Amino acid sequence: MTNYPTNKQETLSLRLWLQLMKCTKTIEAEVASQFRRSHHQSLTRFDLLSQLYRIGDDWVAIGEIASKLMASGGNITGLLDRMVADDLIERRANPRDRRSFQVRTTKKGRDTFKEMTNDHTQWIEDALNEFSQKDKEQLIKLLVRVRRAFETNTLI
Amino acid sequence: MTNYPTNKQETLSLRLWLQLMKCTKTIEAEVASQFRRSHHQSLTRFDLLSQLYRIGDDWVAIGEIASKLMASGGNITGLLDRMVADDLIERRANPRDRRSFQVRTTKKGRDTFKEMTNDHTQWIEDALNEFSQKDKEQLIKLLVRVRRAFETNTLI
DNA sequence: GGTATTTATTTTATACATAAACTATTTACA
DNA sequence: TGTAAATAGTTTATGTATAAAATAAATACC
Repeated sequence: MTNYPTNKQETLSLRLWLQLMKCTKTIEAEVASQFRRSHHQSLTRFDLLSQLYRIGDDWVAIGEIASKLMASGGNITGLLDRMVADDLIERRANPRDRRSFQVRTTKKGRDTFKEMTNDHTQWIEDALNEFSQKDKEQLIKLLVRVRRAFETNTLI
Repeated sequence: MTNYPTNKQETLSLRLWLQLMKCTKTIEAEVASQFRRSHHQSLTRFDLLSQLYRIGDDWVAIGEIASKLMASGGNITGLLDRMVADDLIERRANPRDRRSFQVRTTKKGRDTFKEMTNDHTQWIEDALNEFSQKDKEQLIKLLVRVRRAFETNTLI
C-alpha cells in the first residue's frame, strides 16, 4: 500500500480552483454590469476593441481576431455583425485574398474604447489599491504559474 | 500638482486582473470542453448539480438555486427545462406556496454528477499537484482578499 | 492545367446569459 | 375585508457561446 496523497491536499487544489473562479466571476460580473450601464457595451466587445487597439487600430483578418479572443468562428461572425451595425468597426474584403475579410475600428469605436478603458482602469485601481506592490506581484507570479501548469498538463 | 500614482502601480493592478481572468478562462475552457466531450454536459449544469448535492439532493426552490448560481431568473427557467428533459432533475410545485416551484436531482442526475465530480477532481489535482500546500494556501488567501476588496469597494 | 487539400469565413442548430415586461400568488396593512 | 405591495417564476427579445456542416477561394502537387 503506497502513501496516498492526503485528503487535505486534494481539497486544497479544488478549493483553490473554486476560489479562483469565484474571484474572477465576481469581478467580471461587476465590470460587465458597469459596462452595460455606462456604455451599453459588453465585456466581449471591450475585449475585441482592446485587441484591435493593441494591433494599432489597423485592418486585421477576422480569423486573427477569433484566435486572439479564444472564440469560435461562428461566434465572431455575429459579434462583428452587431458591432458593424453599431458603427464601432468597419469590415472589408481582403484585397489580396478573396476568402478573407478584415475589420478595423471606426472613430466611434476608438472613442468608445477610450472611454471604456478609462473607466475600467479606474474601477480596477480603486478596488485593488489596498494591495501592496509586493502582494500584486506575487499574486501575478502565482497565477501565471497556475496557468502554465494547467496548459502544459492538459495539452499532453 | 499632487503626487500622482505612478504608472507602474496602475499597470500592476490591471495586469493582475488580466492574469486572473486569463488564468480562470484557460482552466474553465479546458474543464468545460472535457465535460462536453466526456459527459455531454456543460459547466453550468455541473455547477447546478453541485449546488443540489450540497443541499443534500432534496427539493429546493428555484429562486434559491438562481441566487446560489448568481444567475438571472430567465436563465434558470430554460436551464432547468433542458435538464428536466434530459432526466437529470425533476420539478414539482411547492405544496405550500403556489407561486413557487422546486427541483431535485433524479437518480440519473446524481450518478452523472458523481462521475463528473470524480473526473473534475482528478483534472484539477493533476494540474495543480506541482504546487506546495503553502503556495496553494497563500494563493487562496490572496484570492479571497481580492474578492472581498472588490465586493466591498463596488457595492458602496 | 486539373484535381485534392487546406484555409477563411459563414450558416445552422442549439445552449446559455441578461434585462425587462408579464402572470400569478401571497403578504401587509389601512 | 379589500387593496397595495412584495415575491416567485415565466416569457420575450436579444446577445454571446459552441460544434458541425457548408461555401468559396487559394494552394499544392501530379
